[in-house]
Amino acid sequence: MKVNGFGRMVGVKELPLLDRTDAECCTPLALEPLPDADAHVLSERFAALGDPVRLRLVSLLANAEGGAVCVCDLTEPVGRSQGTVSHHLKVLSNAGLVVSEKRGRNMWYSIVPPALEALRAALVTR
Amino acid sequence: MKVNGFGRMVGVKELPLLDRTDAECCTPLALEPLPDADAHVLSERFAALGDPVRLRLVSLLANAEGGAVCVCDLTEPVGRSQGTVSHHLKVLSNAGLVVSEKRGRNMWYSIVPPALEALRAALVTR
DNA sequence: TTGATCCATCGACGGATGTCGATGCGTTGC
DNA sequence: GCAACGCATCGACATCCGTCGATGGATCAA
Repeated sequence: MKVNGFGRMVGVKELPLLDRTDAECCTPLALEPLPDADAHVLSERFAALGDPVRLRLVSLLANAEGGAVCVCDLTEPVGRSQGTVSHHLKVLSNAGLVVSEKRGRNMWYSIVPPALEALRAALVTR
Repeated sequence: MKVNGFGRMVGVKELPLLDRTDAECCTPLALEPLPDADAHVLSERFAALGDPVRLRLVSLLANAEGGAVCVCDLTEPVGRSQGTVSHHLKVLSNAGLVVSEKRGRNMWYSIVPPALEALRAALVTR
């Protein structure tokens, strides 16, 4: 098992779902018939990216200086209300694609590179 | 509000419509802030993969002998009615992820590897 | 303490989505 | 020609989803 340098899984094993965000999550679609369990995990993550607003949020986080952005700096770029942005961030978070950290009265969000890598791995074709 | 799946507004290089399904579709999410046009194209494709039944269909096609499968051989593996399977295949087709070909009275579906590669390229992290 | 800021959550609403059975059209085989 | 087959499409229905404005708790500044 290999984790690229950004993984935050050093010694953290209490969250089974978090382990599923790692690169070895699921077998590639084209390698063998997709097991039903994998189909649900993968589809939830792809669905999380299946909205233009959430894609822009991921892009903004991925391009952020320092790798993190607070919610207050995300509403204007995507042109949605604060409540809506918060909802989308929750969807991404539930899918394991982003994580959040509280700093003072702000919440800072950042992407989880291994989770995106896991999706890349699933899309490998023969 | 639905943007034609293959429309791109930027006009520096005039590319045939079919090129939109190729690997150069969109800039990686992590390379620069995602343009709005790309966000719609990409989100449509990710959304197409955001359903467990469609993911299984893609996997079945990707693993098929000869690279293609007729609809009649897809309904049983995914456990859905023929009408529902046809609907899902249409979603995948609209997203450019699969193509179909008529042989006799059957329709044979196969994946479009460059389309999956385009999604992989968009997910590259820095 | 008081007021302002940040953000998750709630309630509501309209539109999209997944599903089925039924229908209709083209193709095949008898 | 006629019946069987294969598939797209339709109508209907329940559920999900994206969006907003409002609310309230937590935190910070004055």
